[in-house]
Amino acid sequence: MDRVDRILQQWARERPELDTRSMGLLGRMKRLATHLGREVEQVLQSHGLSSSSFDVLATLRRSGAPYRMSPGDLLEMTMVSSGTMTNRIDQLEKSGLVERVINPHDRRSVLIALTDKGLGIIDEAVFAHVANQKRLTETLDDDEKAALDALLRKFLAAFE
Amino acid sequence: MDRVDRILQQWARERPELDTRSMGLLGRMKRLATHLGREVEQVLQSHGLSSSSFDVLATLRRSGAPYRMSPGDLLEMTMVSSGTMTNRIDQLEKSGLVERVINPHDRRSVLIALTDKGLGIIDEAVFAHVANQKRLTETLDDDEKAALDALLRKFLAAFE
DNA sequence: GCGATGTGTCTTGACGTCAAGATAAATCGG
DNA sequence: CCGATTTATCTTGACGTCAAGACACATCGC
Repeated sequence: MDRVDRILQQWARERPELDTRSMGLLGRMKRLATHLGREVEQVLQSHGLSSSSFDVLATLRRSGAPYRMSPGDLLEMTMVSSGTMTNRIDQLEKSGLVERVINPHDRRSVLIALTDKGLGIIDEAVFAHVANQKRLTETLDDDEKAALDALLRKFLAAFE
Repeated sequence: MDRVDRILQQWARERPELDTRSMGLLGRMKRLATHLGREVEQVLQSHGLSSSSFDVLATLRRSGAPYRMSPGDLLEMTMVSSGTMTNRIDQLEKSGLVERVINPHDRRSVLIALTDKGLGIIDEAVFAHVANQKRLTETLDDDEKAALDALLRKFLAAFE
């Protein structure tokens, strides 16, 4: 009997004709995602990053040397709008973690390049981040993690 | 091989020592929550609501007649800060869906009351909302939904 | 070549959110 | 009773986000 169960119970009393069978599942997913996001944010904050800026730096880092991508490619990886991406890049550029360099092959566009400072910070932050992710999933044993991952994979496939 | 798998693959190439076993699970959860949130938002928008305002109205509605709660109680149900709740109430009050009435038992506080208009809107919106939730979970069969719900319940219990 | 169309990026304006602190009223201790 | 403390709500300021559109350059068709 968790908080979500109590919500379903209230609906059953007030609007008994509602088919709330999916509501519990989606409600738990939303609450869990909120909790997890806040936990993740806290660890990144101790490295001077938000999960927004972390996403951009991590995307550049894992693309491999020379750690350069166009804003458009970054956009595609991160599920945000173009305006949001401009904001994120502006902020990272001000902090000296990335820089805009001209794209020799297409003068309409720029390339976002990780600086040495940015590379150092993301390499430290991602190490702490994966340790934190491991901690956050500790309540599930290996079989449960595998089962959950498989279900989420199937569910997610419906949207991407 | 979905988008999350590709991310893990990149990390394995660039930073093979990283233990990314939890990263896939949490990444899928985050992406899924984002997709689901956007889908939910679209349906609510067609009733003139955001998921923020829907949350408040739904919380009042399922509390039962006379559909009144203090801002503090609403806060507790919705995982947001007090400033956010004030904003939401302000906006709903401007739209005439709730009103602030004095609390006869505690003059420090107010009660947020659903108006007739608010009651009508939330009753329609929640009906469309549950139908939408049902649609969004259609890719999973009943057993899968039950298994996923059980795993999410256990996972969520670690945080609330 | 060159005008029309397409593409990549940035700007603008409106929201939603949080943290921290301000304000007002109830309650507690003596 | 009355000052001190606690509690409930709201205010402020800073961010992050999106949708829609502006702008600059590339490319296509003639």
